[in-house]
Amino acid sequence: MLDINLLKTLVTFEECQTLSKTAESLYISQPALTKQMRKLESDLGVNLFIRKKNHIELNETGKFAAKYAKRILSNINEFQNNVIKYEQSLTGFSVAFCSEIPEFILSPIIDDEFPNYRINKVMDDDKDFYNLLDKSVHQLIVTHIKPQDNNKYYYKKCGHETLYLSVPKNHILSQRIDIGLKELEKVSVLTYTKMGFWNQWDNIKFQKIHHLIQTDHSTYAELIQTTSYPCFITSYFVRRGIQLPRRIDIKIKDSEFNCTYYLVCLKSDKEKFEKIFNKIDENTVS
Amino acid sequence: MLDINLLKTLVTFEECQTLSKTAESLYISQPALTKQMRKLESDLGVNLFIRKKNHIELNETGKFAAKYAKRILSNINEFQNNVIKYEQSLTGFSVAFCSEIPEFILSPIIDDEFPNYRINKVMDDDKDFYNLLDKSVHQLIVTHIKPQDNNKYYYKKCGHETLYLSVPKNHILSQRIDIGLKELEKVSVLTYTKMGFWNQWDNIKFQKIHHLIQTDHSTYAELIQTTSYPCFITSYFVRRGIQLPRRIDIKIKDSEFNCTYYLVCLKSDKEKFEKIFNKIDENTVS
DNA sequence: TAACATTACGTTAGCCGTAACGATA
DNA sequence: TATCGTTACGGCTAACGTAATGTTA
Repeated sequence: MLDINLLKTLVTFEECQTLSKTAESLYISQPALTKQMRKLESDLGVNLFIRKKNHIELNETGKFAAKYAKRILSNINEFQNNVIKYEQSLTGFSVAFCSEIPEFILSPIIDDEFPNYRINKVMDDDKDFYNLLDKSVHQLIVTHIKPQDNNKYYYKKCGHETLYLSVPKNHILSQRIDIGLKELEKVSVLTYTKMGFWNQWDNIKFQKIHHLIQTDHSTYAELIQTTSYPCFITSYFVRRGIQLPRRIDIKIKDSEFNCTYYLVCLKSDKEKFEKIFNKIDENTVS
Repeated sequence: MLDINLLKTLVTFEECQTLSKTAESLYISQPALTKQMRKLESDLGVNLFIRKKNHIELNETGKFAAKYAKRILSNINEFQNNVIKYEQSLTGFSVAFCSEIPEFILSPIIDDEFPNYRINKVMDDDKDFYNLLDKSVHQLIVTHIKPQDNNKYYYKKCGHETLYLSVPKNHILSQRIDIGLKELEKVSVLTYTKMGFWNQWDNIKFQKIHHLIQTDHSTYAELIQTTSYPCFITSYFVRRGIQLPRRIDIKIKDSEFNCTYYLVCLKSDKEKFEKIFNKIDENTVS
């Protein structure tokens, strides 16, 4: 059976052009290389080189074989990686959430169904979630972006959520029932960074707000208590009557902040995750 | 670098189910196998087997790897075959002709353009020519069937030819200028076997002729001289005024026997054969 | 006890490196 | 004469086979 090392050597030779440079690059001696290349030729039953007394170069067949060998090597590399990936997929998987509440609600459901699995959880903006799903970085995503390709993905609605603005009772906006984001232009708002997709930095209306950015959660919480700056809160808390002390919640009218959540996996993983899909419905996260 | 032999062993084990049968199949000892499989696992960094005291079987990852390995092995096999094919394609190629006259006329043109090549020439019915072109059995074909897929093939008209029936001057049909094949039902005709596609055995009108089949050319030629059976001849001879002695040529009207020839190669070989295509036109064979 | 996998150990084939040689620019 | 490829040869690693051991149906 053909020795893959010889293919590797052939590919390296194509890059290095001379045996001595190839030998240096592969950390072996020139005589070893001479013999490797002769062996490859005899194994394949084909001449690959044009040999002169102190010069050697690939002939047409050699060039063809070198390019082809490169593909073969990358196939073998893929094989190794995919076997490892497959093995890991049997004992664990990765889930990405687009915001806090879906993570808070769905996380224990997933844990319950896969008690012996290593489950990696990530909370992030969901712009790239489908890409990351395709690349097997995550096997399960919770996103507010509806899947486009029904042949590729399996999904189910798993809830909805609306953004509210929380203002002190004596704030100028406190009489309002709802508000458009446009009206918040230049208004100072305490904005916590770890809000997943809610932080829509590419939304111009959102950009025009004067964000007082908070990266530390305890600082953020304290500022909400001690200042009268508005902050964001979602329907999850409103629906449960959980209000920040001395504050009123005003619904944000813009549709971008009134979203439906989808639990999505690749169709090929449908059976694997079916028990999770069976446990949820469109009101699970709400 | 991963040893391909170990993949071969893995695939064989999947087929044989036990190490002892695998060992027998591969002509090596069981202990060697045990070690090979352990090495494969350590090379990949993954467990592939469920081991009990006197039993071993593939786990999920092992099954996945075995199927994947099969593909890798066939890739490597293809690699070897294709390198050899490529090498051969550099020093020679194979041409198939659908009948005698195209071979007679085009053959020297091809020889002239590729003086240092091994050129294999075949004359045959052209039913399968496109298939044989796809499979690289031939690199160039001359056929009367126009190529369908213009993205795949490169071609040029290279001539046309019509079939005639040659009858003695005193024959009952000798006053006719042309004739339909239907009228030859049950007529006895001397038919030489090596006429390429002209022998249309799947054509019912052709089948109904009473063929006096001739496999040997000199016998065929003698019978034409000494008997008054009609025989077939083509426009090539008629056009040149070459007549069989004491015979008259009658044109066959059916369109199946009035054909255009095409010289065809794969589009990927276009450059290689371009000089031949430049030497011919639609009247070269006629 | 027959069939199977594994462990232990001595043997050997094959590949590598060092050294020496030959050709070229 | 410096660089490059090839040949010759001795040493070592890695994989094999034989023999022995342990387990199960």
